[in-house]
Amino acid sequence: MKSELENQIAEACQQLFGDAARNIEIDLDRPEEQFGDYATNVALKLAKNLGKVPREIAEPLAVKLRETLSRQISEINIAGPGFINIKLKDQVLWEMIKAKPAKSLNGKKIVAEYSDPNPFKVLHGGHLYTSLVGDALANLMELAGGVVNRVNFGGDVGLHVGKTIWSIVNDLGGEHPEKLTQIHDDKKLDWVGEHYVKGNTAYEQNENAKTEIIYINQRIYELHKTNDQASQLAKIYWTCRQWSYDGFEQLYKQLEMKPFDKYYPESEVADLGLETVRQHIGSVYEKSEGAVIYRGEKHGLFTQVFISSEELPTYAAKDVGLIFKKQRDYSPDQSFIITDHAQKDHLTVVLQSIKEFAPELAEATTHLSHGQIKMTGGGKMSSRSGNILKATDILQAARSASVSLPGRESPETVLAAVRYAFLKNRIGSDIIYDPKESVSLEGNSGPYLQYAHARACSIIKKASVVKNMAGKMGTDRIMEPGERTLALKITEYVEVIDKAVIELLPHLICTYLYELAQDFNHFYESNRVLNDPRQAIRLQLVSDYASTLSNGLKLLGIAAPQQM
RNA sequence: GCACCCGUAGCUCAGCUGGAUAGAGCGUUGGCUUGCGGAGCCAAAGGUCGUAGGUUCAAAUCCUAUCGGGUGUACCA
Repeated sequence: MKSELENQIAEACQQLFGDAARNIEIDLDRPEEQFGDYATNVALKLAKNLGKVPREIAEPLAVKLRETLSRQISEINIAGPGFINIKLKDQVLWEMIKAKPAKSLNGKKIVAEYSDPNPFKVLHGGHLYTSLVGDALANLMELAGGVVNRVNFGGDVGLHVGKTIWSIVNDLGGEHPEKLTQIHDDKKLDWVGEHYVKGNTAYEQNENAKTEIIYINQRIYELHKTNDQASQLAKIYWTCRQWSYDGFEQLYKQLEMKPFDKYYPESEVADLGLETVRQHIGSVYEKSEGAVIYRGEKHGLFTQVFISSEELPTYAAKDVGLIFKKQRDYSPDQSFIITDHAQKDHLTVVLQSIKEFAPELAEATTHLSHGQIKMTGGGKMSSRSGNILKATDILQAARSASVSLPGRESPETVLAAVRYAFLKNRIGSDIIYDPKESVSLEGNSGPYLQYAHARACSIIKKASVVKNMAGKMGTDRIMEPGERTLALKITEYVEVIDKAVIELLPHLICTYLYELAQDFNHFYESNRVLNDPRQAIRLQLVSDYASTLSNGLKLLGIAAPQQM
């Protein structure tokens, strides 16, 4: 409906003002309720081209629109400096409520890579954020008709693994995999994570340790090459690796994320990356000080090492391998990599280098970056120093906060609190995580939305129990002001979703759903539904509202229970 | 040093393809008569939109400079 109106307005402008209005874009937006349902500022925009006062343009335009849009529109006014405010007929609102979001990505093959935790390291708050944002973005693209493959990338080889394994071997008093059985199930992940921190400290402070770690790192690459499952070191490696992957799976399950279609361990893309980079030494990459590098300076970036002087691929070469591997596996129309903002420059360099020999692939790959999770009171998170906020800590904080409210500790509510807290901010800036506040169940929160849904469902349920309560709506279905406000807000849903898809901004949905729930709560206070003469219309609205809210929440990965 | 991101109420954030009195939540203060779930609703107080210029009929929004914070910047990911 919105774009239909926009087109009609554009046409009217051209008819009235000719070429001056040819390239003008019509933006209908949702003004404050006092002004109307939609508003446009075309008259203000055209004023300059036409050398007229905005109102001189708005007036004939309004007259024209009253004719051409007589079916849809009940009122058109000019207000303020020259805004044209439009009020729709109630029947049109009822039609709009039934509209579905656009299939703007219909049939497009899309790969979404996100979460990307590293085995042998802790899965921290940043990974949790990436996971939830990625899940929501993938849902959005799927809703718009995209064929989305969700993939997950992680470093199961590389120096960080060397550090962890080195420390583990030290702790076990040598390469004694049999001693791993002493580690309790609940402790495994933390134990491995702690060894990364210890290994890293040793690497930085102790030359001997550093040498040993570099050697272990090489042995681990070797172990992949020879498919060694049997040596003592291999047993330690594969066991701990599996612990990590099991831990990831368990967490994703808890988060109720849609399952990943594929995991790409670095070990599976390292060779492809190495090979690809080597093929373009001389033309794209170059040798320098024993390493293979790409000079990003020519594009205002920086030099990045792709292959180290130990002949091992760095994460840059692995990313090259990954990008090509995803291409081979899925040949997507569009490939998204969703990570922390800290990866931005690195990926820009990687993509810039690929652009030189595979421009289409580089063009089809988009990096979406988000901010970081920080604790209140500052303090930087670093998995190297061990000063980190683990994903499980956040979930645990959410759980304990909600347990303090009797009878409200359901997993659905806790998850809603966390997911919503992470998604409601615009992607891009950092999130300040306050365990207490972010998990609070009041105000602009996931549980507030769930509650606002459950209340509506409760009304619907009561109405369905008593058969004769349905009543009739009457054919005109004219709404009272309180009803109309809610109806109008419901019609905004498809517009918000469409915008969120185009701009890839899930928080727009959060903002909208919160406003929608507020409008419903407001409606609820002053409009009796059951046993009211207007029951039929109101019940219809409540039901449309509930399904709209539920659909929106599900997109965000938040359950919409009928009762809480 | 260079590059990128951020700076809106006490706190956490919307608003940023320029437009009508800058909006929420938390917190504070004061209300909500037996009614569909009070995890709710209403109201009040609280803002030189970091600062200074510029473009414009119109700037939180665009441009420039500047200050403050963050991230990245050759062999970690």
